[in-house]
Amino acid sequence: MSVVTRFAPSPTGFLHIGGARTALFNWLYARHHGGQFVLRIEDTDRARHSQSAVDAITDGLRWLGLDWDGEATSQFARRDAHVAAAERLLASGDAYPCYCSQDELAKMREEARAAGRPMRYDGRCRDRDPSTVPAGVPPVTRLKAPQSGETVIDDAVQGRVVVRNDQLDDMVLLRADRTPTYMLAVVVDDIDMGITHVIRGDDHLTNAFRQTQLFRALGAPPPVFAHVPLIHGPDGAKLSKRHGALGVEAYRDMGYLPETLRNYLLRLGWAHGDDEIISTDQAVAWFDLDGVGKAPARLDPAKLDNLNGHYMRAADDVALVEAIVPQLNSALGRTLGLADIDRLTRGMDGLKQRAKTLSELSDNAQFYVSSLPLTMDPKAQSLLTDEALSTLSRLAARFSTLPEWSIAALEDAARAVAEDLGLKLGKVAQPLRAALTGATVSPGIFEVAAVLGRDETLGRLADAGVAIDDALTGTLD
RNA sequence: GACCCUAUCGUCUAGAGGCCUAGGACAUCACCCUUUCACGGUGAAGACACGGGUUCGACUCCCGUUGGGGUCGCCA
Repeated sequence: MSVVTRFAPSPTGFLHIGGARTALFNWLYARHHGGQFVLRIEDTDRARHSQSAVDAITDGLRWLGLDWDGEATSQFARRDAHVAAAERLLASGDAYPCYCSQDELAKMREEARAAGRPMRYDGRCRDRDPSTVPAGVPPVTRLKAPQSGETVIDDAVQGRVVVRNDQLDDMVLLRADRTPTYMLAVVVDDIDMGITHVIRGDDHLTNAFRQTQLFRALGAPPPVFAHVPLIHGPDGAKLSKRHGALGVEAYRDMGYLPETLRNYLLRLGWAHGDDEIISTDQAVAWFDLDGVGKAPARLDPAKLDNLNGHYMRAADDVALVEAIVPQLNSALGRTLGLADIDRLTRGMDGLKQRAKTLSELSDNAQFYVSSLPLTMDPKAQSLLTDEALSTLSRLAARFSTLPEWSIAALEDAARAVAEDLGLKLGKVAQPLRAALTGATVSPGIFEVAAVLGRDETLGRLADAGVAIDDALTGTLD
């Protein structure tokens, strides 16, 4: 039997990080088995439904690179099938109308709690005497669930989980207004869509028991369930907006790469021996359900950063430049030109070694395309003493006559100046860095100068207050 | 409250009864590399929650305690 998995988010907000992991696991499982991965929007609650939320979810999935098979299904659009299923159960006597009011139900729960019993509907309308049916009250439809025995789930992650049927109550299938509930819709859709494996958050484990009963009542074998533990925040508490319950687009905006998220989310609760860096191809080849851990995992921003650094270093230079251009444009208030792009591209290798996120990369890259005068970091400014400026003046003289403008030649020139003056190389290199970048930290400074080119390098030195011999600068090539 | 799940370094995890002197990764610290910062390299510190069993032998199996989580809607 071919595997069919599904991701079934309710469109209430964005694709949060936990949902993204659930989607990833479903996607990986389907791809691993050469099966189908479908997307179903659980929008039975029309009041909460919004198209922008649906878009946020599909955009998030696309950005993550999780492609689904076929068109996304709207659960709301399938309501007729849900109602028909409920009616079949009504007709066969597997479901019944319930006239209990909300007040009655609340009272029932209160009493059950007080008595130390599970807070569940007691089934009082099951065999209600028709003469006691209140007039004018539209009933809900409830499943006539088994009252004795037990329901068993052989969960692919949690193992065999058993619950006594007297702990479960008769769930509502159709609301008083005849609209289907989530429970009904999910089961009917999973049957009709041929879902073989339901991989979802741990919070649905107890739902799985009642859904199993519904599958049976509907005469369909339940799918394989796999309930994966929820993700917690760094403090061990439930994920909140404060730390990680952000949409994946927030991670994108913070400058994380989709491959980073895929790798990180995969390793959160799943392992393949000692492997840490796992490509998506490897993940598809290796992924399995019994490798999924059973305990909730905490999000670790430091590890995410580290992984992102790895994927940035491995990323293509041109792609990275493209990724940071919009940020740079808005930071600079102008549109970068071809010369800027060229400079960034040549400087990217040194730049990408030093950043954890695209945002950081953009910040660090800015000096390459800044116009003069450079914004000086106070620490950089303090490096440009009179003595340093005169050192740089000697260096500039050598730079202007350098027959070859290469990293090695530039470094040789700096070393020669340092030697002439009896200085350590750092005494030459650091002021040079300050003058060229406006900062005390940057990629290798000779690499920077090489990328900048002779004119720009000398221009920046002059702008920083370095005396340049006019006769020499006049002979620049 | 009832029911269910869960428990290895700070964090993510490896570990399927002897391979464990409990391994890796991130983070931390030290040293090396070095013009800065990173990267990289070497090394250090750091965990089987607790208590009972089972067994010749438990991180691994069972029970309990404690801690963490989840669910108990005419929400999804």
